[in-house]
Amino acid sequence: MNSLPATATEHERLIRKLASIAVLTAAERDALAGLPLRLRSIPENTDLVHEGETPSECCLIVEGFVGRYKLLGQGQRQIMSFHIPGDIPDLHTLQIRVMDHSLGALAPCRVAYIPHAALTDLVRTHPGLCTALWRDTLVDAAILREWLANIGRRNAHQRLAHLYCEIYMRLHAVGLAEGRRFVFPVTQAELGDAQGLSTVHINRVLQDIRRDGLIASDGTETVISDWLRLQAAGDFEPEYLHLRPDAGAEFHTRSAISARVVVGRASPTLT
Amino acid sequence: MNSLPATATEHERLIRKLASIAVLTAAERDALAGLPLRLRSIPENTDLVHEGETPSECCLIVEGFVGRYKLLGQGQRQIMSFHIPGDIPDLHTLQIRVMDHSLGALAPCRVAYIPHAALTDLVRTHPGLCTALWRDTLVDAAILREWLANIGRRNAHQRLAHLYCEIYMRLHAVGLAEGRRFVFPVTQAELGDAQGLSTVHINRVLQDIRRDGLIASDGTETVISDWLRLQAAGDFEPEYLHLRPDAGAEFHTRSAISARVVVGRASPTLT
DNA sequence: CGCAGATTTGAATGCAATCAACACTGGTGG
DNA sequence: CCACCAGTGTTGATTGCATTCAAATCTGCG
Repeated sequence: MNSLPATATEHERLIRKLASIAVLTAAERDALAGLPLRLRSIPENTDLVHEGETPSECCLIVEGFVGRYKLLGQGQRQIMSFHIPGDIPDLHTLQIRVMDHSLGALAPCRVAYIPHAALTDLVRTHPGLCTALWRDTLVDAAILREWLANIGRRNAHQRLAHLYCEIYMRLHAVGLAEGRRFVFPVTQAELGDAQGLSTVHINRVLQDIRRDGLIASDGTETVISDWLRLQAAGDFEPEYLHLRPDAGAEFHTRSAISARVVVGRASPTLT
Repeated sequence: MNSLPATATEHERLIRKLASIAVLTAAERDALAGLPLRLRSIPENTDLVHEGETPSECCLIVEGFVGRYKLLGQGQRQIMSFHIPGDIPDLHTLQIRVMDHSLGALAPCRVAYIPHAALTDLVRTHPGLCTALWRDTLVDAAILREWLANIGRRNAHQRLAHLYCEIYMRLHAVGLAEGRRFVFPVTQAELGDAQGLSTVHINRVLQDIRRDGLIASDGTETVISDWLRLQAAGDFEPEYLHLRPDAGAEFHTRSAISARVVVGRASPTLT
């Protein structure tokens, strides 16, 4: 149940994601599984949607990595969130038609487009899914708040450590991180635009963090070498992700939650 | 219609706010006007709700000023948003039970508590209000994104100019700013915690902005002396507030001309 | 008046940006 | 097959915006 490797279907990705933050009934899962999807492959560094548009579909990320960003007056870029498979980063267009930011593929992506009409039907016929989708946009906002605190009040080392904790936990919650390993295909320039730091400084701080033995990187994959120290370094407390206990309980270090049975065993070969 | 002075009732405040971002039918206004409210006065510097709680009511701000904040590990505070009369800053507790941040009164407030049960009834019987409330939380998130860009990529002068533009437009949209005057009862220390800057630096930058003739302050009220130059100084474009045209159309000056058609991506080095 | 909170000013320090090269990688085309 | 190129990562030197520390007003208020 915990491992849902790259073979998952598009609908499974979405269901898995929503199940990580809300309780879904069997009927609701079925309804989600019946959503009409239009699949597309998106090359790296191209926009899924951009600022000013009024899309009539939402993008479900099936594979890859997406960044939400704004371009500011002086040509600077601020990346405001990272999005992973299972996310619908423009779900808000159901209620706010015009995009006030852009969504770009940070890595080659497979995206499933869902017509707005299908989603509005869904929430009308399934109030529980209305709740779940609303909740999804609220978790998105909660993550945004944590990023704001991160950028506003933490130094570069803390920011990066915190970001790696978050990305790991989110990937883990949808079955995309096994054994504290995961792929995080984001360049240092993009990390800088996400953290409000320069590329050069990202590079130096990342070296520090690697040298301290908190994370390591073997080519395409990132490994968290010392989860507890990384959490401490990033002042990271995962409550803001609002994950359901069975998706994240093992990480709630502060609030004492009973140990859970680990289903997915440590597989020597990953992915 | 545009002026709704301090005499407005609690329900009118809420209706006025929602009408500034969504279309409300007569029936929906009536339903809102029938909401049960429990009124309370909150002294300055006390919390309405705080992190970790699971409230069973939402707070409608009727009068005063509220800040949403988190306390970080090293005793620092990050204020993540300001809230004004008409706002329901903890509306998200309808869907996410546990607060991941606190709400504090930055000025003496009058607050109307609305039971969750009344709100869930409301959205069940009035789908249009479900849409409006969902949309309200999404506008909240859009403002958060702009704050993130503000703190991440703008310098202190731009940040403060931008903030003053936003506060003015939001107050104006609910009838609380006449003639570019408004009360903004926030200390420089609080501004610093909101902008990720030190109190001392806020003080110096505010002096600059006043000296440049962008804003002025006569005791309790703030006046925007030069709206166009303040907008320019803050790189401010109001689309992200998602105000309905009759609430904010007069301000869409710059962006109406320079349509934001951004093709391609920001190259981090475009010298 | 006396006090606490808020604002203001000065001086020294520091974190991160900027500027400028250089190394490394994978992909492209001659 | 190799030269070339663009994107990415790395390093050094310098600059600057903002912080920190400290203390002096200013303000409202009991």
